[in-house]
Amino acid sequence: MHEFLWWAFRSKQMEEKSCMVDAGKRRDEQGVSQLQRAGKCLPPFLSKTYELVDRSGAEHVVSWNEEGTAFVVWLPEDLSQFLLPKYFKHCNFSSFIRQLNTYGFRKSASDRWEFRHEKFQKGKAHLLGEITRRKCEPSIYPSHLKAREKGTVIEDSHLLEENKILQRENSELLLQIARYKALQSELMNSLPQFMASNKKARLLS
Amino acid sequence: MHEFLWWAFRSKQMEEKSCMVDAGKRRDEQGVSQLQRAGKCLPPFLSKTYELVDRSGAEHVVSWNEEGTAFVVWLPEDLSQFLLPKYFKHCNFSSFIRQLNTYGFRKSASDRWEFRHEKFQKGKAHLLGEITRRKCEPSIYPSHLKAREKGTVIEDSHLLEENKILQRENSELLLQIARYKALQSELMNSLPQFMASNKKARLLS
DNA sequence: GGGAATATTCCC
DNA sequence: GGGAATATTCCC
Repeated sequence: MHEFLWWAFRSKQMEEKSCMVDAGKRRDEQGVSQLQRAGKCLPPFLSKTYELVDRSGAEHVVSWNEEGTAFVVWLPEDLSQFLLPKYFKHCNFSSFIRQLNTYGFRKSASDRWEFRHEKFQKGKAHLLGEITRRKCEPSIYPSHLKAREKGTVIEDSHLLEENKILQRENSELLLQIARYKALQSELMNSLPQFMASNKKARLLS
Repeated sequence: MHEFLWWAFRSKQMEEKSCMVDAGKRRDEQGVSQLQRAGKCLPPFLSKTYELVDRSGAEHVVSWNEEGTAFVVWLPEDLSQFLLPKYFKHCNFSSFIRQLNTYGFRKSASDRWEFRHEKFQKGKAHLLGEITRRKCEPSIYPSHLKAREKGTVIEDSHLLEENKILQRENSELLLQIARYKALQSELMNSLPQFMASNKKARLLS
């Protein structure tokens, strides 16, 4: 469905140079890209979402809340259909929410689509850089390992697979430890040096 | 740029119901989706790429090679601009190639854009299901595990034992890391304090 | 809400 | 070619 939309547009776009295209281009350049350029390497999702909320030109669809501490999607349908595709490669409200969650936004009201993130506030675009995307942390106990504990029989291949995963995790952990050790010894080495130079300074004074 | 295209189209699409749209929809339904429906849960990339090669209707842009054992992109520019966006959410030749590589396709000629995969051949769409997407394999494959796989049969109990050991090792390593982290932050916290007291000592002396 | 697979981009 | 980050989809 969405592929079709994208395709249909492209077909159309290629056989006619409409003025809409230029209008669109201008909008894009002074809109989304502006923040992007200013904000070093802000993830596109953040700059685009800020744009979307701050100047979609459709406050009846999405806007800041009264305090400017969160934003509210008043008309999810319209957001999906008209606004999302302006900024993203889809028109699904659920995909938008998935991204919000990935970046740590929370639904902050039960009776409306209000989303909040400490670093996402009206007039404070400079805070956006402090929003971090959640990584998929290496889980210590993968879900499929848990299953085994319930007592069912697992074949060799499964165990072998688990073994591999554990080995990988092990290597990764060892690497982390090595890094910590290096950092540690660096610190410990520089400390006496630092103290010595300090002592010297005192003696000289 | 691409976001803009997508957006511009959507804006346009919403204010006019062109017959192109319906044509596009029909094409999409009998094209891409057909294979998809037939082939259980074939990754979209494979069904779409097969479609693209097999019936893009632009053989001067992309087609099977003579034997039907590979496909050739004759006009990368045109593929990117006109065909890719029909099937995917982008118009980048490089993104297309990235996906081909992910699925194990190889460039099979040095003088033209010919790509090949054993299970991707003219008239053999039923083989597509055997193409697997490459996962990010662990680069370090423990040698002792390798040896055992090819060699003698090992019982569950062995693997289970090893698993337990690895799990224990893992926990131990995690604990070590936690200790390092604590020590680290302790050091980092006490450093400025230490400096301050040193300065004070100097002032008093 | 979020895990995980797939897709797209960016970069070496 | 492919690693890795981000985006989109699918599913629990």
